Amino acid sequence: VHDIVSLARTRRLIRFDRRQVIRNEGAPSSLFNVISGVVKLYRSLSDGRTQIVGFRFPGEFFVITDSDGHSTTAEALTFVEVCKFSHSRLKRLTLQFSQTQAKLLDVSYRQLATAEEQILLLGRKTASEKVASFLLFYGQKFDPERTEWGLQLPMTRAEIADFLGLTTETVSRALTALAREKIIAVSLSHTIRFLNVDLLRRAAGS
Amino acid sequence: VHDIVSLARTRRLIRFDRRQVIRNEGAPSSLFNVISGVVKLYRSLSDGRTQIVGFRFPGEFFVITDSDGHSTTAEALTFVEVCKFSHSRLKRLTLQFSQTQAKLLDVSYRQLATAEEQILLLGRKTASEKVASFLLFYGQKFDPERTEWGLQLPMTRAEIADFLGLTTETVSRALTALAREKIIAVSLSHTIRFLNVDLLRRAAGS
DNA sequence: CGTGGTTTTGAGCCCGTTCAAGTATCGTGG
DNA sequence: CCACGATACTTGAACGGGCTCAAAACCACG
Repeated sequence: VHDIVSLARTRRLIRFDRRQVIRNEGAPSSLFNVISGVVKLYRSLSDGRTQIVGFRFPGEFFVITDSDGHSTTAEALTFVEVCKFSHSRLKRLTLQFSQTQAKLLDVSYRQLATAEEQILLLGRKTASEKVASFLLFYGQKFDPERTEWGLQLPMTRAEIADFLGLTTETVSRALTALAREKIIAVSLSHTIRFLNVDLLRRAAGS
Repeated sequence: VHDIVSLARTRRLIRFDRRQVIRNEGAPSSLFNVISGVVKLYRSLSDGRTQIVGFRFPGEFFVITDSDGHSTTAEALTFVEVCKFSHSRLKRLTLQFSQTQAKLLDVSYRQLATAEEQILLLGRKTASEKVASFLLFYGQKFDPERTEWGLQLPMTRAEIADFLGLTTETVSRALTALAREKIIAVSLSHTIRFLNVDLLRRAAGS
């Protein structure tokens, strides 16, 4: 997808502050490419229960369909820059660059695979396995060397809980348990360092 | 996707009996189209815990990648006929029929949306809401008129449980509870009739 | 009619939630 | 730069939904 990414860089960026909802004004559905920052995608039940269905990191894609009948909402987790491709513009692009569509298909299959991994996690893992899996998943998004130094979590405990199908309290307890076992170290609540990746993998069940 | 479906019909079908695993001999990854029967897709943890990540009904597609490092397995739920498109053949097809790729992309976005709905269900719904949601989901796959008569579930209670992240006992209890409230009627364990769709929707939380 | 697998039902337990209080952290204005 | 309030995080105690274990009922095959 390098061609579409490089194209995205040349286009005008849309910026969002933390907690701003990324809406899809007008167009029936649009494809977004994250340039910088982190986006959370979530769905909710009518009584307010919320489930985060995925995060999107720089370089990744997400689709927003504007049918506001209980579909997915996108919200900026940090300050975010995205590039928007409306359905019509995307159509024009794919006619120009024949490779693009194949690459988008590939991206979407990979997203399907991570969604399936999330389904396995939610359906069959225990609370501590979920938290350990989340840390590994998040750590994987960055260079392995930065992992040694400690990585910054841009999301709150409540958001981690909404991602893992738990409560904030349970997430907090699981993290302190991992810290007590010297598997991770937590500083200032949002900086986490992996002390023993093998044990963390063990704890994740995988 | 009608062009590829109609093409599939003209090709040689591969048949599987119930409980047979649909493997991907040789090719690195293949696209399958279900012609008849129902397929279950599942992932497992090393200790045997299993989660069904989706069902595929006639006309629907699924991808199998042959990297046997904890990826998705496909298994026939009933007698099944599928048509297989290897990666190479698919490439040739998309060059011939330019529309095909766009349609596959559309299919995959829809699958992503149902995967997200499943994530919401697993993360945030109660056991009875899960079971009610499952019945509605399954009923939707067939003509509304057949729903009135009673629909046949091709899967066991254990498989429903593995789909909903529950145990067989809990699924059984939720079904008898729904039957006690006259929302559904169960005959011979596998035939289910909807007596009150509105109440069933209410019970699903949605 | 017996046998094996599936489903139902019951009783007790445990993991994760709920409710509640206390502590840390951050942003803001004095 | 510090004091303050608001938000986020942690910790504890008790509850309960769904699990586990166990047994009975049901059904599909020979």
